[in-house]
Amino acid sequence: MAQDETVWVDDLLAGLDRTGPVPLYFQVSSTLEEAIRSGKLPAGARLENEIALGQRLGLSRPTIRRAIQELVDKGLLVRRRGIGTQVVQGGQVTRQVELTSLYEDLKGSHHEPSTTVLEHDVRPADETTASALGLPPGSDIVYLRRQRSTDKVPVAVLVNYLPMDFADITTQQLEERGLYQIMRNRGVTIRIANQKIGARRAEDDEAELLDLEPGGPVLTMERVAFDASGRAVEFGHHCYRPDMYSFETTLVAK
Amino acid sequence: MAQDETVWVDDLLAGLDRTGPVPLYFQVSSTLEEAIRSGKLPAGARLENEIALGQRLGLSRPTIRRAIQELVDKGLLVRRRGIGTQVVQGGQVTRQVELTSLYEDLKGSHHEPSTTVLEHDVRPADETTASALGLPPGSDIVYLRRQRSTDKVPVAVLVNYLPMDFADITTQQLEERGLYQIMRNRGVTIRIANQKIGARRAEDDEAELLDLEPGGPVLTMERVAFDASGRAVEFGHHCYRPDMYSFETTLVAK
DNA sequence: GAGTGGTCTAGACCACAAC
DNA sequence: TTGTGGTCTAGACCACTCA
Repeated sequence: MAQDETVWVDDLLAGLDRTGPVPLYFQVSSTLEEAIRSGKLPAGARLENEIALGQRLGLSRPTIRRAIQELVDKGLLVRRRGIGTQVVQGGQVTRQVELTSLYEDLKGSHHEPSTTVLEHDVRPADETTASALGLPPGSDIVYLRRQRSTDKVPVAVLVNYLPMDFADITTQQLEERGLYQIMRNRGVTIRIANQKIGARRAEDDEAELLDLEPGGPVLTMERVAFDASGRAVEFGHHCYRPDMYSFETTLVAK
Repeated sequence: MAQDETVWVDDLLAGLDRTGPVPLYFQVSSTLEEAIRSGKLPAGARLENEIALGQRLGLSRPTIRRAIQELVDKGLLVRRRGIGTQVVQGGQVTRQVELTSLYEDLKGSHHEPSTTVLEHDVRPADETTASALGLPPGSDIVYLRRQRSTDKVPVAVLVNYLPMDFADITTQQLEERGLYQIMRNRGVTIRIANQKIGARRAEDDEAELLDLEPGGPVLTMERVAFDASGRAVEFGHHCYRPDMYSFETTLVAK
């Protein structure tokens, strides 16, 4: 077991790049993460202590600590004072709920997502929407209603409200990419999002769009997203076919 | 605006306690958090830069950085290189989904939670449960089914499976406290949990217990929780009345 | 007592944004 | 050019766990 650790630590040492733009702590943490997910570092394996690890890699202790902390936050490692650092037990290596769109989620899981734009226009915001986006009531906003499918099976009905900066997004763009990717290409990066997940009965048109029995259950998500400057750039409320989609999270106590 | 900052920064300086067990970065971050949530630091307000803040408080830059980072992770502050640190815009100061039980959630929101234990026995684990808890198939486990209400309105039906360490928990204890609190009192602290949130139709007995129409929608959560050593200490699948409960999260891009 | 992680310091250089 | 946060170093002392 100690053997395994030594092996990949040497790999890691060989792979460190001090000239490139990638932070050292990130190089260490991502190599470690790969080793854990691949099983090279099995569940329960103990890491060397932080000082020794640092010396072996030619890094300072704070840098090593930061790398380890990243993985603790992801729920892959557990640290205990006086004991050491261990790989978490069990098969509980789920990926975090990322700040990505459904489109990227589906694409990442080897499915072929497709989008049908149902509605796409400019209209005055109602009170809820204006408040969520931090705009004066009645301001114009971009309204968007899409049906998202994977492998030709409908998964979700997505309703979004966007500030007028995005009025020139075309319907074609929306059918080819995820909303967040379109935004990123325009220099807008989502930084913070508040989500609320719930359930309710499907409306009649939703049931039809999702190929569900009328009044059947749907999973719902409401989200307000903010860019780096803290400006609200998206408000949406979506509903999902519960047999096709669910939300997975890893929580780590602080 | 610069006035406000100066004022509370001085308060903070006065309040720092270097003798006690509370880390300095935590004292700083929690004071800052209080100032933001109370509105003393309004949305959009810019903080002093990290060096100046450190000098004024008599702290090193890494300590200040750590304090600020805590609030960035909570979605209360936004940092931009070359620009500075600002309080996030809008009213989006939701609290994180904490690693707490429903009981504590409800109690924290000024309601009076109550619990009815419906079933409580020891039985062999089925395959799914044994695998989730990392036990050999057929091992004995503690089975638990509870109805949770708030202000006498039913909110959830909770089904839990626990390792045999917890076989001596009494039904009375379960009706008086949350499960996590009982575990904590026995020296077991939840450190990591994997959750999956979804929706489905209510079963007939669930509909009755939750006072719902038969076949109506319920919000579901499945969770496996691990203690500090990485051992699985709880597996559960719960269902919630969607008009009484939902899950709120703040996501922060890394 | 020996070993571990938890905290803290006092510097340094860099990349990026704004003027 | 100036100011900001992002990264990194090389130490230090402490609290906790275990033998």
